[in-house]
Amino acid sequence: MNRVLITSAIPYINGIKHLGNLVGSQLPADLYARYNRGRGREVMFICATDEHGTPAELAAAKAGKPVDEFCSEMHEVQADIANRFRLSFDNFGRSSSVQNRKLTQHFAGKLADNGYIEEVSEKQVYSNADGRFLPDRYIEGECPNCGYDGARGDQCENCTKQLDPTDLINPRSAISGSTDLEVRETKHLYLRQSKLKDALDAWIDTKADWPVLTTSIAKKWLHDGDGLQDRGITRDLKWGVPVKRGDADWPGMEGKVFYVWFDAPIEYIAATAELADEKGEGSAFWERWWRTDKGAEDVRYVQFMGKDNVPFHTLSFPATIMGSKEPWKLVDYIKSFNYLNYDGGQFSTSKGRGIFMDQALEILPSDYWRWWLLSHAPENSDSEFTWENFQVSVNKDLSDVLGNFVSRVTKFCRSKFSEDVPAGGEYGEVEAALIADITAKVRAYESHMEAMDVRKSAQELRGIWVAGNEYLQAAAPWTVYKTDPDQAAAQIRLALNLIRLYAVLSAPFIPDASKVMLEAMGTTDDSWPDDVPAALGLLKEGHAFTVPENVFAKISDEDREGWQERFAGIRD
RNA sequence: CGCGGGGUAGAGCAGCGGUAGCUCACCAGCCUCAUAAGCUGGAGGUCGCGGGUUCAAAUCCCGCCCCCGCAACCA
Repeated sequence: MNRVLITSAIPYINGIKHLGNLVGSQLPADLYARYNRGRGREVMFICATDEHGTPAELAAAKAGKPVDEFCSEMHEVQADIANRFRLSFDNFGRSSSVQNRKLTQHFAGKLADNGYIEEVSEKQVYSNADGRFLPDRYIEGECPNCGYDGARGDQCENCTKQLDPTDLINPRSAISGSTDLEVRETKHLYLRQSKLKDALDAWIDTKADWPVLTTSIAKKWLHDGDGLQDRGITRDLKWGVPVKRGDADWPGMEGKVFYVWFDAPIEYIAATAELADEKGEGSAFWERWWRTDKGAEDVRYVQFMGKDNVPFHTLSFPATIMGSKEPWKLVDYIKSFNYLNYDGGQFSTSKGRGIFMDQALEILPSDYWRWWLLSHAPENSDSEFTWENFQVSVNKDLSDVLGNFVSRVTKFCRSKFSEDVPAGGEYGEVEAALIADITAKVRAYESHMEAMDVRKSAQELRGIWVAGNEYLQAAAPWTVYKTDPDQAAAQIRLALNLIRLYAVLSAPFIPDASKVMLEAMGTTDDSWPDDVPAALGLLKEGHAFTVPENVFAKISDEDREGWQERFAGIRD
């Protein structure tokens, strides 16, 4: 496994994402990408903005901009924030790209050729005032069940009864409020997933190592009720990939576009192709990641996503690939996450509740957020963000355990010796014990990272930091120095090497701090410690270093209280 | 009987057949190099409730209660 393809669920374009979105896909994907690069593997890490669909059109209209312009701007905003969170995408693409348009049309054509597309006539609500068909959720009216007036066409929020838009009493457009609605006949393409049910089922059965969350959601959709249902993959919209059968027009489908959920996962492939084009490379550049007949058979493909995305990645997208009967790369492992809650409730994009990525970076550097979010990733159940927990965890782990270690070692050396790695003395039993301990812990850390056990990895890494403090306590160079300065020099030499080791191991979690630590140690050698004893002898006597200013400043009670108040309400 | 996830020390979590663990908070001690940081030890749990299987159950089975999410064209 020397080549790893990593994709993060692609964030929707209509706004800045909150920390719950971040921790469920992009951030753990970045952790894994950085780790694999650190191990010397070839990595392709792909993300993009998901730009099509009704919500994008409405958000653009609200902003008073043409939808393509709106998406371009929002893409730049999201790309900038991702960059500032140090999300190390090889490409952050756009689902509205030419490459995606072509691939999406190509897949649809192949699916049709192979008998996996069906044309279905159906009735949908059309709003004359809005000049468009309305998705169920954009129709409001009085609930026939409980009388609640704000019921939506898909479900009544008040009594939770599932509805059909035609059930509503006095229906109106949620967009304009117009009651000038009519039911119109319209023709759409359906992906015949039901024909692939057995193949999908058998495929999922081979994935015994996947998280329960992933397989249980997939199984539920496969077996619940009438089993896997066919799915409409076209819409009566303007903004999207025009429906075509490969390069050819699709009679009867004029003016329609593919449904976002059809083209969004294909963007994973397209974004890699976008990168090839940007680099002026040919198709071989991206096909070796995506075509098993063109070099991708030895690629390990891992996807990261929140639980709400699982059905599309375990069923719809694989159905698209299988149905094409072409040798596209299927996912090897799906890492899914539960939800992160905010202070007793859900983060909510639509309600503006919680902390959004841009706001987070306004108040603290990305490493603080990365550490907390990853070390509390909602892997086994939903988890919760509270300001108290955030303050305590970050202060303890980053400032006290790691930052202070760097500080005490470098400052001691500067005051007793100099800002060079001191010469003299030899490693003894205590040092041998430490090296053995660190070696075991590094191996454990690696195996947790390989397994994508995010919280366990964070715990193990913290344990490695703690081991340094334990060593200092046991060795007590400040005491040894009084009687045997050479021995103290050897101890500090080891401790300085620990700082470099910590920088390398910690980089996937806290890349900026790692960089600061490496720079302070005056080295650019960030090679992975396959040989821990050797790695701990890398900085030799006389090697110059500097004392970094507080690697992690603490979060004060005043800060925390201020933020708590600032983020208690709803974003404007 | 809709489906799934979860209910383990004050808080947040791990363990998932063999004498109940981790982090934080709390108490005591040690160190004094360091970001009032570090290290060691301690107190604290009838592992949601009730049955059952077993030499042995937090861990397997049955029933019940509670919390969260999902319930397919909203991404």
